[in-house]
Amino acid sequence: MTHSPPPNTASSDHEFDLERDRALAEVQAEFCRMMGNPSRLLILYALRDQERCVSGLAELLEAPQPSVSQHLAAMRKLGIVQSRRQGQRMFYSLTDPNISNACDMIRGILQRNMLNRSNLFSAETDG
Amino acid sequence: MTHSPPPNTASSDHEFDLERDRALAEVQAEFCRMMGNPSRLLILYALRDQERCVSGLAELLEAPQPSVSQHLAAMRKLGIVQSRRQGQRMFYSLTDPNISNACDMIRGILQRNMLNRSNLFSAETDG
DNA sequence: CTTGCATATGCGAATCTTCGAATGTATTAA
DNA sequence: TTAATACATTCGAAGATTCGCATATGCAAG
Repeated sequence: MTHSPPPNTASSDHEFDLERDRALAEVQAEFCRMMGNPSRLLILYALRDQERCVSGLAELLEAPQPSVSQHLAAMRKLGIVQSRRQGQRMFYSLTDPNISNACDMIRGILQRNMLNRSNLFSAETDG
Repeated sequence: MTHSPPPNTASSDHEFDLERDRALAEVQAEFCRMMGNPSRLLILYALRDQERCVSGLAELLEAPQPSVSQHLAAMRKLGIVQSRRQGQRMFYSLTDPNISNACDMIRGILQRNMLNRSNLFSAETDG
């Protein structure tokens, strides 16, 4: 506990370090962009606790099948979902339940904040 | 466990309900799009445990001031950050620490998954 | 008033995203 | 083989985003 801290390049774990953070920010931005689409979020919600086939998702989201398929392909490319073929059907599921949890967490925050204000958060320091 | 399930409109809290989920997905997508930019994520990281002024952020991110200011304005508009003037300087801070936590959570997941694979997650069901 | 510093805003071009329509591919059944 | 079903892919146009640059505004000190 009393061992000396890293000498000069302070990168404890919670300090800002441009070099280190840039790469990760890039990846996270890519993930966020992927989730920055309502349809893809709905897919995420829909797959939260069960796998579903493409046509099932299309029906659930009331969206055209090619559209759903496109979104799934994009999410699959990033490894957010995985697929499994059963006969003619492709069943998709989430790769990592933690993702779902993290997104639920954000969702919860936004939901709570939405009740209070017209905007996302408590916005605006002042007028 | 044997009480009857909700009659027709099943909206427990973890079930998919298009009507209910669409609005929230819209808001969450907007938030994700906002965070779908590396510079803005870096700003988020930088503000995690301290407020900073615009020029301070610009220097930290090695980015031009107008760019940082633009990003901050956008984030402010969504209520992700708030500002406080002190003399000539504008100090920005996070509105809601929960946001930071949630983003850290995602960041952690991605970081862990990045170590294992070339892509974000364990991707690809099969070849 | 002016000067200087800190921040904000407007604009435009390059780039990326989205979404529908059409088409292609894989699987099953006959 | 053909036909039907389920899914994937391609393409293009409309729209959104990004980023630099120039400039405007706001504040402090003369």
